[in-house]
Amino acid sequence: MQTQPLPGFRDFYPAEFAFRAHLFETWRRVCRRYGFEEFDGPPLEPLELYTAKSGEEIVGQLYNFEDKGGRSVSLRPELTPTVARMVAARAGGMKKPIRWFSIGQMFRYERQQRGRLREFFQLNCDLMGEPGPLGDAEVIALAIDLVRAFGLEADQVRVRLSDRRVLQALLRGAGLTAEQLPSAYAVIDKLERMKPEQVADIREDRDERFGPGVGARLLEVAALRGWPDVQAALAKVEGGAEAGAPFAEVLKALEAMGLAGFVDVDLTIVRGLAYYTGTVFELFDAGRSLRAIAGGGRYDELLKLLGGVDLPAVGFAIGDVVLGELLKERGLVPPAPAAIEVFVAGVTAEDQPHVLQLAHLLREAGLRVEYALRAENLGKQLKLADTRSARVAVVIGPDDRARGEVQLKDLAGKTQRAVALARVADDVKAMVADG
RNA sequence: GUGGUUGUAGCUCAAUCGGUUAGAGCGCCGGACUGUGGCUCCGGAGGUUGCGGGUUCGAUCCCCGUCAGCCACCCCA
Repeated sequence: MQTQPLPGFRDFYPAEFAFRAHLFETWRRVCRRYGFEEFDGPPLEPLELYTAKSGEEIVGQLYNFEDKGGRSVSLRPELTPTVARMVAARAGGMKKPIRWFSIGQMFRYERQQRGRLREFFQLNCDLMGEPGPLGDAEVIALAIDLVRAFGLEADQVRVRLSDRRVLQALLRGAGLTAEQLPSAYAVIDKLERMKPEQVADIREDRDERFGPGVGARLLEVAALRGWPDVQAALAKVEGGAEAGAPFAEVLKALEAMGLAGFVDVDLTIVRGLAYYTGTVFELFDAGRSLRAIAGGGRYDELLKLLGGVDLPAVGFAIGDVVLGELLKERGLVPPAPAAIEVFVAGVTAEDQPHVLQLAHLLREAGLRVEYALRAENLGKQLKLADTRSARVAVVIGPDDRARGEVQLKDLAGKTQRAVALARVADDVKAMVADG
């Protein structure tokens, strides 16, 4: 029997679980500040829910199998199809815009690497039913505040922001046909990882996918950085101003929220080739040594494709793996909370029933309590209390009992005082609340 | 799926040119310590050196395979 989990899967021992809980609790808190409601769907879905959106090739990356009823099913690799399915089923009855978030475990059958496992948790946020740019800005702001809540600021994390409508207008202006656009997106997406020779091939017309001079102009578009340069380029192409209008509104809104300092306008953010129709963004650590922390954008056609309901939508996902690595790297992991607040210790074996009674009384009062499960000398019991990071120790011995009292120890302050038995719960609560 | 690289105790690491019983720190368990914790001291448990094969008188060390981790590619919803 091996003690290791399957490749790409993780065990969460208490320390790791505490960190995971910290991520989830922070995510929930911030999402609720934006009025987003939590939901969840099944971890197992019909296989076709994914092949319909991504094609048969996706099956190679899925944990799919046939269930005992002969159905082709898959563990979920992402949440968007489930969202689309659920929203489509009840879209008519829901007030728009719909603000939903979910935290769930996803599964992808891929070779694991740093920041990429076969099992991971993802926060998925979607705003549905709003086509305007303030919806985009709302979602981008949420993504930024989600990482800010962990202590990451603009010097440590960057949003790279693009817009498919802007990119398309500029590429058409550069002489690309509608048919060449997918190839162009693929090139732009890969540009950073390409070898210099490959880039030269495109610049010097050795790439047969593009016409004479087109490759070089494509690279010029990809090299644009910052809104002023993008805006200037848009002014020179037909329909450019109209194509750039929503993007300008998004930037203006983020500026008004005071979050513009996080944003880099960068048209090389393409995000796959899939279903994005407008704004596209990714969050990265400022040093760019890790994979993307989060990614998303506007996908106005997807809900119609998957669920048959015509709703514009904008959303993103953020995973626990890359964000977790960044937080560890930056020393932003909070200490795990203590398991108990109070330790009850008895001096002699005769005190044991009183320890049990007192411990239960304190538990009834809502306190987190532990005591020694067998008779041990007091020093040893206090050592355990200390290891457990208890705030308070309650010591009860024959002399105390004779007086109807117990000793209350402040374990951090090294102070101790006698307290009447009847007052123990209240006094301990007060000490714990002082924190 | 392809290529490269690394695997020694729960964790971090050591072990001479291939040499005889694989060590240390931390952690864990017990004791010093039967009315007071963090310190200290003493003792103990814990290893198929990832696994399998080969070379050798002898392998943690060299070779092959395999599994796992890491890195790059593919992919990245």
